[in-house]
Amino acid sequence: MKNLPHKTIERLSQYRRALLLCHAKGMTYIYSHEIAKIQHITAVQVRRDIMLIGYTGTLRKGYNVKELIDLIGQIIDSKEGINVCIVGIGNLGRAITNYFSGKRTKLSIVAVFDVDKGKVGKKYYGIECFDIADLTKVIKEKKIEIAIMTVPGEDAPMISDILVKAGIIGMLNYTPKPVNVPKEVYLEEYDMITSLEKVAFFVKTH
Amino acid sequence: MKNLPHKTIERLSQYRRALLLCHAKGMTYIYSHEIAKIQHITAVQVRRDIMLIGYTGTLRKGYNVKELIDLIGQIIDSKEGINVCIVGIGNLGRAITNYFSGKRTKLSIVAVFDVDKGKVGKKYYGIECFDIADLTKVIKEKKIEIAIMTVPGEDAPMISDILVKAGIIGMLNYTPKPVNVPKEVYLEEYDMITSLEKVAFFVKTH
DNA sequence: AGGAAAATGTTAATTATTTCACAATGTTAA
DNA sequence: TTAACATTGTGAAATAATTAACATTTTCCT
Ligand SMILES: NC(=O)c1ccc[n+]([C@@H]2O[C@H](COP(=O)([O-])OP(=O)(O)OC[C@H]3O[C@@H](n4cnc5c(N)ncnc54)[C@H](O)[C@@H]3O)[C@@H](O)[C@H]2O)c1
Ligand SMILES: NC(=O)c1ccc[n+]([C@@H]2O[C@H](COP(=O)([O-])OP(=O)(O)OC[C@H]3O[C@@H](n4cnc5c(N)ncnc54)[C@H](O)[C@@H]3O)[C@@H](O)[C@H]2O)c1
Repeated sequence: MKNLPHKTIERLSQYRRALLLCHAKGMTYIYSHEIAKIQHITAVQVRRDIMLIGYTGTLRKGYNVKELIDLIGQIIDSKEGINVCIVGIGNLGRAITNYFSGKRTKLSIVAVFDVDKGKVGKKYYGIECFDIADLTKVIKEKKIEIAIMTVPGEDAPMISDILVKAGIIGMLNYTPKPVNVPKEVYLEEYDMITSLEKVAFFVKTH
Repeated sequence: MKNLPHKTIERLSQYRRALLLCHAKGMTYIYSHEIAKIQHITAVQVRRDIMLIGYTGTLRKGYNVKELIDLIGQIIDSKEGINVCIVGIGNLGRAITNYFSGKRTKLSIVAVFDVDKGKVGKKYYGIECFDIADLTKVIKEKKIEIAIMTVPGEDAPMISDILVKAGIIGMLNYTPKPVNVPKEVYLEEYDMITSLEKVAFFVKTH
């Protein structure tokens, strides 16, 4: 069970998001091809992923929405919950903080950091903004394990080093500057320009 | 050449971003292992990608930075340039607009749209904000081919349909609501929660 | 001049991921 | 009751992506 494919993990997260919406709408069962339609993938892929996590649907009725949501939670959430921080509360940092606020109970943003004295002490979507100078202290106090970097690119490597020293074990880097972390730290980087250039490329080639 | 792997296209975009920084710093040559280090991948992977686009480096000197930048441009940029719009100029829309402004010459954001009358008519990072009611008209007038959606999730399907009808051929959906487009339209969706949950999962399993 | 070192380019092997194909089985309707 | 149908679950095949292995070439050192 530990060696679920990376792609499967990503899709499980997406399935859950879709399932939560279905659940809110009062659906109790869902077919693999319905999930597939929402995610723009094939029904076989959905069934394979669900098979991999050991869940079994009902023939001709499909999957129980609530049960599947809970099982995905057992697989991808950590039991105790994980504390997350945002570093750099500009446009992007605020978009993310707002997007997360009150969403996942197992992943909570518990602090945001900024260098701007005008922002320090204020609250953003209910989360207190701390001085970047107190990064290490606050990370330790609040037991923060994952950091999301949304500072200007030129500051990213320096901040990344501080985060690693402070004991972060996972990092999501949204700055355009790739950073280096020791191999114990799980790093994910994402760049919208890459996505857009990919769209542009495949648009060209039909 | 047309059938470059999807992953290679993504990496080429990233290589170019890194190479542009190197070029700005005055580097004229770069080794595959140096590019690899920046992107956290292997040198073989870099050489393979470069081989696929038909470029050849110099033994013991590596790749000519400028030439490689230009060649990647020839591969992934469209010759004429592509016009892009942002729909929904909230925190995320502004972050993206700012990030793109003045970056790529071949992909230009030429309009942003919003429903908020207080925003319509204003300029954001030099780009005029139009009324969402004029979406179709402006898309046609400005020959916009790609749209980036950053509206609230519940409006995404409706806006997506309008965009498709208006003639968009590529779409980047950042709302949490998956949308359906005809197969002629190239769609890319991205969700930060998925990325964060992936980080959280792999952090757990070392 | 000759050998060691360091780099590229590429075929082949390996690994990861997706898809095919179909058995099994519950459901519906005649 | 039975046949047609729709759906899940999964082994096997196919496809996609990465990595290993190494021949080749240039540079540098002695
Ligand atoms: N990955 C992507 O797709 C993507 C998209 C948009 C923006 N970005 C990047 O994300 C980052 C943030 O973008 P934005 O639009 O929010 O920019 P912004 O300027 O609005 O916000 C940056 C924030 O970081 C703060 N800051 C600056 N230096 C700091 C430091 N040393 N420590 C802590 N805080 C500091 C600033 O005070 C500001 O609040 C930029 O690097 C931008 O290039 C990435
Ligand atoms: N994919 C991700 O990772 C990610 C991350 C953060 C936010 N989001 C999503 O991105 C979207 C925007 O986030 P945000 O923080 O910028 O929100 P926001 O509320 O700051 O901005 C939304 C903007 O859209 C405008 N708008 C509303 N309805 C509209 C309509 N019908 N037509 C045109 N414009 C309209 C609003 O006036 C506002 O300016 C939300 O759906 C949010 O959930 C996604």
